[in-house]
Amino acid sequence: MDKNSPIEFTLAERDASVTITQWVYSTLRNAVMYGQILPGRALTIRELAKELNVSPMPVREALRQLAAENALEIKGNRRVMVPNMTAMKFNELCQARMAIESHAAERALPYIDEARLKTLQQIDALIDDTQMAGDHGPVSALNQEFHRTLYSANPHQVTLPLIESLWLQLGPFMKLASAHLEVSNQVDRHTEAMEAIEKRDAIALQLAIKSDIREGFNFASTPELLQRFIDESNRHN
Amino acid sequence: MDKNSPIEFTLAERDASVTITQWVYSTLRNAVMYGQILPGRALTIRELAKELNVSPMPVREALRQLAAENALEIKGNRRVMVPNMTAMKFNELCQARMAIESHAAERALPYIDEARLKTLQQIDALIDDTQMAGDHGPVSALNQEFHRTLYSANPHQVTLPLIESLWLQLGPFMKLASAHLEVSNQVDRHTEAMEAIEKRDAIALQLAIKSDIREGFNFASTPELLQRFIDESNRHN
DNA sequence: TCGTTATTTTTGTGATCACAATAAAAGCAA
DNA sequence: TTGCTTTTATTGTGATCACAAAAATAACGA
Repeated sequence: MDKNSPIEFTLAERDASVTITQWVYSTLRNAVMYGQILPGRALTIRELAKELNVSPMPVREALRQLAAENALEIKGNRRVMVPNMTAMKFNELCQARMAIESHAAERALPYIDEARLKTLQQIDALIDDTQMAGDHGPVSALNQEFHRTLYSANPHQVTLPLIESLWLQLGPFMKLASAHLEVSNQVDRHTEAMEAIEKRDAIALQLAIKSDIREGFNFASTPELLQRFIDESNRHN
Repeated sequence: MDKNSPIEFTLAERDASVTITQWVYSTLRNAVMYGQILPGRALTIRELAKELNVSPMPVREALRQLAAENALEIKGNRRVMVPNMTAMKFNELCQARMAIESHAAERALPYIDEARLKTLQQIDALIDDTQMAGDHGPVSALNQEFHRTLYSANPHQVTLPLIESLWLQLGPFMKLASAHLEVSNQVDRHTEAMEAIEKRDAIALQLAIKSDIREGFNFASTPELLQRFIDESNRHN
């Protein structure tokens, strides 16, 4: 509940064509997504405004938008915080990801052409390289880009915003997941997915996506391990 | 793009315990959900503020929140409007509903106790009565309540906000759907769902939910019929 | 020392204003 | 009338301020 722990933002350059509110939004979004703001941390408008060198107004709007996406939680006392994780909620989020993303993949399959498949291969290669180099930071972002590229092949896509909301809620844990990817992903599910795409095999594609998601989180394979990570993230209450 | 068509809101009493922003939000949300604002209609902050007798500030926040839920669309020129529907998008929304809601139902099943089942039965009975009376207005809201009651049995539920986002996007069409319910729903899928719950049969429950959703929209069973309804809704551009 | 009350500070909310960008209207030439 | 330019009006954005509610702190009594 206190706010002793300082927040470190990766402050991007603010493009002139982008409104301040949008800039604040994406800054805060990244902070949540990559675990720079710890669950339970109380956020105040004025504090963030001061930290980001803007007036309180854009911060207000950005916070409300993130709350609407379930990235932040507005408590009864109108305080805003990053929601705490529980083992059960974590499980629900993973199950929801598997259900929705496999559906999104299936609906995208008919629209994936040569060019997009090539893009997917490039992203996957980049992930492998980055992982080899032991650089775990960008892996989680690249992994998201792989999935996003896949689903957005469908030009009438409606589930991507919902999926991104789930990613956002799992945010802090994605970071942990990517650090453990090299151990868990003996089988490259991305390759499996791309093979399924080439064969136009919807079932195989869904299976590959589900496996990829499940194995991405099997650093929490036992309830004990999971609880350890949750405690680690929720420490700041 | 013009704004000649007036907007009629059902103005609820504003409880003192609720902030103005929240009141504006739910007013606008209802207007979108029940098709009181037609797709393509341009919305301006000041116009709505005047209409609702509040300052522009709460309207700004409510609009941004609704946009984050994909109920409204912020165009490049920063204008806000209700998104237009297309046949393909409509189809994607229905498919998404079936995938996500059947998943939510499955995850809720273990948590449904006697009391909740009774509540479901009561809502279903109310739907039947209302339909008999030929009163199509509240049917769509009651139908939503049935689904919401079902999914929210799961105390760790994370998909309900996503589902509500889909409902919101289908909003104007739900109204049409409820008007055609009596014709299409020869088989009461709600009863099927409740029987599946009693038997703890997850597969049967998912099937019932999927059928319920599909049949709820089979007023658009042929592409021609669907296009007619879409044109009817998008007329105001 | 600890629990309770009173005071001070901080916070979210909502209103108002200034400004630049956009859209609408008017003016004008063909 | 039609197409283009200029002018005017409207709009979203962002800053600042007032206020009531809530939280943090101080004061006080056991």
